[in-house]
Amino acid sequence: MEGRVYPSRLLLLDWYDHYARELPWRENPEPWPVLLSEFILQQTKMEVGLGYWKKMYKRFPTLHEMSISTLEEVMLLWQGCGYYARARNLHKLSVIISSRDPPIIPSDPKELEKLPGIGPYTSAAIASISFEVPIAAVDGNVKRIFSRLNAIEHPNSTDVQEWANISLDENRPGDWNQALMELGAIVCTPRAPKCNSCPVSENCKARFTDDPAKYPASKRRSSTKVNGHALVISSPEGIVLSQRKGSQLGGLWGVPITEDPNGLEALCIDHKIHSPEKVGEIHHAFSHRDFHLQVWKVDVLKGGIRSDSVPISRLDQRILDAAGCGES
DNA sequence: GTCCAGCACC
DNA sequence: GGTGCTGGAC
Repeated sequence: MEGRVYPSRLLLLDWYDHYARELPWRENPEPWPVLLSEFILQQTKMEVGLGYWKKMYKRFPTLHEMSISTLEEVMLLWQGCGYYARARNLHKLSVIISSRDPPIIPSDPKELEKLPGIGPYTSAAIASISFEVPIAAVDGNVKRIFSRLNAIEHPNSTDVQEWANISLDENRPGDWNQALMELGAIVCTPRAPKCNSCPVSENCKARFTDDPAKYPASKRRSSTKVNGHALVISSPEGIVLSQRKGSQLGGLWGVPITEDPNGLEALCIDHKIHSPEKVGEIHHAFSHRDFHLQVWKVDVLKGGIRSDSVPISRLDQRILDAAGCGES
């Protein structure tokens, strides 16, 4: 990595000591609260994730507490946070660890990586933050910072990993990893980097280009449009919900949906109702699918369940809101 | 309204 | 290499 630009350890750690956000698991980085935070923050920004961390940690102050809880309860606390495989893996992990003797979270990155939901990034993050293991944790922030410091639009992951390994401060590996990520989260942000308040902008190559934000080049994902219908069947007892199967929103509960624009009639026949009233439209984008759903509602005399008794996704929450049934 | 970021797993 | 979900930035 001859000729590459590295962030100054002195400057970045000093900045981190001064400006890092105060987070509950940072005061005393015990393995369980740190692991919990890493699972939540895998695909969720801090402002949102912190709320989830607080209620999860309150309910599950130890890994053991989660292991003796049900997946259903974990899902209920996780609802709305997205990427529900994380919750399933977290619960599974807690059961695996508590069955061990001794029932403790391993400090060895290789051992951590064998656990469900823990990949190279999360393994390195937990090992360095909780156990001071000198290993570089490479996430999207680190990749972006590397890309900008060196003005490389398409960094390959091998180079980023090597750069992170070399730059790692082995005396404070946990703080170093967090300092890089913190910088990426609050200064070297994806859209509008705040170069003027960046502690390591002195020798940043992107800073002196027309548009620092163009590093790294973003990749687009194509998405397919899906036009369909959602059916809210409401009775005094509750809403008709069923547990979704398959990978998409699997395990969560939701209202009947068809992805066929002409499928409303079949949906009604399936559920033995007729003459639903159109109450709204929902636009909801998943990673590669753009849902446009007409929301229909019909009142029946009995059946259904209370929507606050089972975990549901944002999509279904918004469908229920559109139908005026969303006060859960 | 539209774009975009994000890590593990298949 | 494609897929999972959401909220916030624009």
